[in-house]
Amino acid sequence: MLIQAQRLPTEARQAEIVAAALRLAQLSSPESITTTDLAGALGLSQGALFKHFPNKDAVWLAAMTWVAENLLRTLIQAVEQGATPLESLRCVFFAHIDFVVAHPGVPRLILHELQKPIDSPLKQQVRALMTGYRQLLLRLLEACVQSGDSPQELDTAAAATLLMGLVQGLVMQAMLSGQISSMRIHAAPVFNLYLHGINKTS
Amino acid sequence: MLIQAQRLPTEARQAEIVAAALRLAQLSSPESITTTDLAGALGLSQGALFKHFPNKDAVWLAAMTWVAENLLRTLIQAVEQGATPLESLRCVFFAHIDFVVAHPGVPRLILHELQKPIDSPLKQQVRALMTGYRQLLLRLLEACVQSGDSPQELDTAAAATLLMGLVQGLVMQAMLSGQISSMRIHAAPVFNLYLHGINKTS
DNA sequence: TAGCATGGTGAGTAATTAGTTACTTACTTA
DNA sequence: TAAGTAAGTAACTAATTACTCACCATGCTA
Repeated sequence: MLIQAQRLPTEARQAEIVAAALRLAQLSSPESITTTDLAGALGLSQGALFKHFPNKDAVWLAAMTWVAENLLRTLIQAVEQGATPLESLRCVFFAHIDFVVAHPGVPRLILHELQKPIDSPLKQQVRALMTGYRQLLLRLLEACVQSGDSPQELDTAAAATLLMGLVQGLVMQAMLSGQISSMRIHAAPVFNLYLHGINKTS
Repeated sequence: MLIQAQRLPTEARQAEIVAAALRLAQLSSPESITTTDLAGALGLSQGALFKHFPNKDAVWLAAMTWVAENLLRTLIQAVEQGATPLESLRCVFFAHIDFVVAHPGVPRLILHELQKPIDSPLKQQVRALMTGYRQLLLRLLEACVQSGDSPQELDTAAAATLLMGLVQGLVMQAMLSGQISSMRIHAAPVFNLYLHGINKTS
């Protein structure tokens, strides 16, 4: 028998498992990540996982909860860093980019769950996150209109969709080129183009 | 024994299998679509699939080939329908939207394959499609600059990324709302915003 | 230091998977 | 019309999956 893995209290081990899940999600889709993969990434036996989570779904639910909390918190902090609504928008955008670069498995997890037709607790969590994000953007965009940075007739709903798509586009291009870190380089010009689109003075 | 399914020549059956695969991809991810699912959707026995494809991967490769051919052909046709480069751009965009609405499983298939780290033939095909699309957009955008519709200093690479992301954003929003058909409604205002971004005269 | 809850192991399990096989049936054509 | 082939079936197979369980080890506390 091999030496036993280091014993950790459930809470700490749960956090480790979630981190490993997100790390593995970078390379393959949640469905194809097996409990054996997960345990192996932690140097644990497969059975040990079930000491901390009742089933596999619970791992992904916990992972998504972690993402929702951390991403939204990061974005809200970013809002406060900008002096004007337009600056806040820029901060939010780059905070999102940085988050994705730091956790490349996240877009995959979100898209994967969002695409499912059944309304699992996990999908509800994803939807809640996306809706929260969208509302944050809408508030900022309305503030841009009020401050006069954006024209009165700006379609804020369309502008929010465009900004969220912008990140998706960068993710996609990063996947094409193969290196996630390239996102940060390409982000700035694309965002400037976006700004030009919603700005009052071109 | 049940009645035998109607006999079809391999080519016709292959086309049916590909169509079924793309149909099923609308509801779940390629990995989770089993050969039994696929055969069931066609009223065939599971073993019959392997009369027409050597393995499961070959089915998805054929599906992706179908997508690449049809999408690129559609987009090239769309280019020719516009009188000016800017009009062509609009035609290409809406042709893409229509294609996605007609085949909602396609974005999932593309994203799924693009995210894989290993360079399978399937992923190569996806990358070829995306690269082809991107170059088509770059040509159009450069033509917009030349015609004077867009400013000389336009970052065409960023503009291409933004347009491709635009579709992604709409797909994501459609998944949030649950109905793919809603894409067409939201597409126009988002595209107008995009045009505002790349236009010379705001 | 004895007792015990917690977290670990490794060897199970039943279900599901892609792919194979032996055999059957329908269509074509010489 | 006889023969060959293409396309079908049902029943396998080996591998993999999520999950369970009996047992073991570790460290805290009475």
